[in-house]
Amino acid sequence: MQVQKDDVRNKIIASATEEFLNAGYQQSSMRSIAAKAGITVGNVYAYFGGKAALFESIISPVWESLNELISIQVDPTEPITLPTIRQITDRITETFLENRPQFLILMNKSAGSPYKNARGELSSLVSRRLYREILPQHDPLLADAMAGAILEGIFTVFNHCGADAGRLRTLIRELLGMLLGGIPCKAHDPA
Amino acid sequence: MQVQKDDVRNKIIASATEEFLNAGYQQSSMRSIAAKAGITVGNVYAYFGGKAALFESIISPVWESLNELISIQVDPTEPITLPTIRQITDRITETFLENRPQFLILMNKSAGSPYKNARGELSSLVSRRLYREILPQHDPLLADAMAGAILEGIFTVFNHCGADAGRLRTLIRELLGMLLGGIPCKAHDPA
Amino acid sequence: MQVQKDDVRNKIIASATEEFLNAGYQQSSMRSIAAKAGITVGNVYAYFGGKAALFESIISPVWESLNELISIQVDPTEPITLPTIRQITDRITETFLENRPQFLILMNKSAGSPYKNARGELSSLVSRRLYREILPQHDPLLADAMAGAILEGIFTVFNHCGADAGRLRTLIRELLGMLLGGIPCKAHDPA
Amino acid sequence: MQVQKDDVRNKIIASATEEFLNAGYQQSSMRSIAAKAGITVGNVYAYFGGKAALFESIISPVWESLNELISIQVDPTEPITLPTIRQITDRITETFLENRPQFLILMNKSAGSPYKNARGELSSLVSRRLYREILPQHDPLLADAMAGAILEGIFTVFNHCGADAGRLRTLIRELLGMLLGGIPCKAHDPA
DNA sequence: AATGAATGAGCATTCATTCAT
DNA sequence: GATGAATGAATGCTCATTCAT
Repeated sequence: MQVQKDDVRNKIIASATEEFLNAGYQQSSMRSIAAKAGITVGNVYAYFGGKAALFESIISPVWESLNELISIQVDPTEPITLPTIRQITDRITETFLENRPQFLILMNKSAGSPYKNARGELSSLVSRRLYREILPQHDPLLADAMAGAILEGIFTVFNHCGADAGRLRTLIRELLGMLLGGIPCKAHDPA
Repeated sequence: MQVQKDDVRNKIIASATEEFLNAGYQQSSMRSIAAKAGITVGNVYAYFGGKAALFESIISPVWESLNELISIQVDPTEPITLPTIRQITDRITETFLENRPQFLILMNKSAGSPYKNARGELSSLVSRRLYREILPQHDPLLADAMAGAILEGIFTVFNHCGADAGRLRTLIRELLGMLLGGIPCKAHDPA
Repeated sequence: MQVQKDDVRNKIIASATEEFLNAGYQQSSMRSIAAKAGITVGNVYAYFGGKAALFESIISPVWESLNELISIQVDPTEPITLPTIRQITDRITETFLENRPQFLILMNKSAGSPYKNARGELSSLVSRRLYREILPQHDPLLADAMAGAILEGIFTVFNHCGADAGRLRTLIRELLGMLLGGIPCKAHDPA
Repeated sequence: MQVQKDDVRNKIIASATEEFLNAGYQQSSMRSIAAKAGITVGNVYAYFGGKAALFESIISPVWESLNELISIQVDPTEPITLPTIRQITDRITETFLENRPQFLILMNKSAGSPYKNARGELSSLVSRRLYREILPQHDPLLADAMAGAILEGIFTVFNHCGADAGRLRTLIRELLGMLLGGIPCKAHDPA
């Protein structure tokens, strides 16, 4: 006993992150997280209050970071000099680069968890921005669809791009150029 | 007998479809599927081998239909007169219109089932096509990202657009115009 | 399988009643109830929704019966021709004779269950009656103490008196004669 | 060292007494006892062998005191000049006044502990005394019932009467006057 | 063909207790 | 003497699946 406390904590976090990323929140079991970490179930509960709390410990930094983005309220009377889509996606990209697996779990594997709506909220944000800045004359559902498309495109790069942050940023830039290039709108600067 | 049997079979299928669409594969329970169908659990197993087989029975027609799309191997020496992206998305749209709930289940609610990779495979198909026809000079991962974006955009429309097929087709057309509009490629016809 | 459903149900009820009576609600385990009944845990849940529901199934008849007693509201302006203490204890006695183990569980072994206050409520009823009819000039706490004493005395007889209902009724009568005999009150008829 | 040790010991005792009184033996947890005492779980085990031993440390003084009462064997040939019921209840009252929480724990919160039968044994003592002195011509079970009633009445006063020892003694006296007043026996002095 | 009782392995969680430090 | 990390068995409960009828 009496292994370094941080060591065990880190082993649990690592094991749980792996499990959540592979299987998703719902399908991950505390038993197998504990086993993979090389400790007993009870001990996981000594470090984290439970499955939800363990998930939150892993996910909350990313969530906080994204929440700042989501909670920025746009003043509807202001001109559209506020963060553009590209600024939002840049911020998302940086958040991902700082917490890769956590970000992917939050966006793709949080079904059944208290964070299950995270992706939807982020998508709503992008959709509202798109609608105000780019597509006001269109069906709002089109903005939703564009927002979903943009996020999915980005997340696909996130999922499959390796450790090379430069390549990743380039890909995201190219991707957005394509995705937003077809939007007939003066507000968009393809440069 | 045969008539009776089909009746029961259809009731199970209807009940399970509803359940899978609402709760997803993993969270659906055989008990409540049977209850909703008005028959007993054991009898569901008499008609379908189990949860996975029941899911397959519901999903396979859509899956087969999409598989035709997927299994078409593009001869690399042929000119690019093969189905273009727009043809693929049209086909996807028609498949959806013919089998709405099944399609949505397959694409959005199959986590944990044997079909969990269906969406990924469809995305791969679109990606390969995009790569050959439109983006050969780019990073293949960019094609993956574009494919993911296109599918997510389409599925968002599928998910939220009501019964009006005309509006749906219009939205999909507009969406693709935007998504593909930024692609610097002679193959794309933005009209 | 396919034993008589009622047979199994009865075996569970018998096993649970024995367990609750021996160990109390809190200390009884669904596992051991199932084992004692000769079936598996899961099957107990097929018959009863859970531990609390199983307990309720056993206890509710007695509880309903006592509740009628408890819920009778005394009109404060009426003369005290309403059920006297002796009428209440008679009713309690009859309820016990109809459901012996259930009654004892409800009164002595319900700690931790949804019925944990049953004895207290019954005691309150007796106390209020005592206060109105017999002891209005005394400290209300004295009425509480008398009520507790009377009930405990009765329950002691219930606990240790065998199957002879005649002896039991005689004992209760004698007991009440003693317990209420010292009360200096015209309302009491020791005959 | 010794001073320090007693300090810690006392803190544990105080914390555990509070916990046992609030939650009962079974529902009290070593973790929260240790936490409330401001020390670690392991250290509780250094001072007390375990939950049962800790409970015993708290309860044994009261228990010893009551045991003296219980262990006095009545010589059947002696005349009944031995402690009368009233003497016993006086002794019980004094024991309670000297160790209020411990007494209440022993009598009302010891379910599941090694002392779970304490109340029953005390009740037996009172019953035997009652039988010899007052009720020899009756059913012994009647003496048991009277003993239970007397104790419950007293304990109800103990539980709900505040810090005023005078009021408490008065209430107990009045209560016993009532409870024993109906006993047709020369040994009883209703004054 | 149909029933639904029964199984048994699984789940998240709790907690008295131990023991290396 | 003191720590608190670690254990492991227990708890209530769920559910896909089986099979005697």
